[in-house]
Amino acid sequence: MPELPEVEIICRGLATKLVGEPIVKVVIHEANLRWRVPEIILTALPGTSFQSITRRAKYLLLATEKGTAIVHLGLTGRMIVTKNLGGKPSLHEHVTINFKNGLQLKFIDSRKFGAFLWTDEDPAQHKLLKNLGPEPLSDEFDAAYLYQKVRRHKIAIKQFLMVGDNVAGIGNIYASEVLFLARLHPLKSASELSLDDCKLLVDVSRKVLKRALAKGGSSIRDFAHSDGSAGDFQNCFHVYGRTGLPCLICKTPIATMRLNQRSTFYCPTCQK
DNA sequence: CAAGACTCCTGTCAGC
DNA sequence: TGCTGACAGGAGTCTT
Repeated sequence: MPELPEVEIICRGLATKLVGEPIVKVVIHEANLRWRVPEIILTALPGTSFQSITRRAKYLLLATEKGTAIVHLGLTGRMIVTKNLGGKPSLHEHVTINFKNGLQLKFIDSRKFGAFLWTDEDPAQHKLLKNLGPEPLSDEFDAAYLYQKVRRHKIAIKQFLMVGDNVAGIGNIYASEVLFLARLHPLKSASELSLDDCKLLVDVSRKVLKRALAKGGSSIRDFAHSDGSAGDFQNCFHVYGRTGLPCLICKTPIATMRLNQRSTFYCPTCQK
């Protein structure tokens, strides 16, 4: 399931292939997603092109001079660029954007947790985006920021990391990974973190996300690059999905628990 | 206001 | 072999 590194990789792939390419036709095959796909894209997009394709948290922003498509991949969403060979749309293909050069962009989402929205205003002011916390790879996300933020929250640090208002783009997988590397127990109350803990969390978050980016993201279940290929970071997990396997540091079997309906992986010895 | 529960959905897999 | 049910999970929204 795509988290920040995966969305960033898709974003870069799309930007390389599609920015500046004239759009000729848009088809909505199945408007039912988390919210209905707005019909305005049928008329707003043709005749324009994407001026930029960027990312904010796990949202993709495809900007034209008329407005911006805001796309969230949810759990199973894919953005695939292929040659237009005609024929029937793929299974669970929701939106197809056809370009003058013969390429197509397909938004495919089997579980329909994703979203394909439109705004003709500043996307940063969109209600889904305006309250998001800093990007974890930006300078804004530092120990001082994190420390003043955690002090106000008593929830478990893992849950805290997964709330986009606190820090953008960290999901279930990377939350477990980051906490393992920071040696912090997932149930530890956010408000109990010291400034040093925060500094460490910032450092390891950056490190994990950068390594995942370098490895092409994590392909488990549904993630694929914009050309359909897979990432490699799933082979580098320290704890995620490793229940019962020995901790890479101390050999204690990795434990699992449910936290806020999410599977959570940790080393009972290393993480305090 | 904070925090927890609930909700959307379908593919996959374990168990019988 | 085929059915059933549990599980996967981002994040908005509703409830406490």
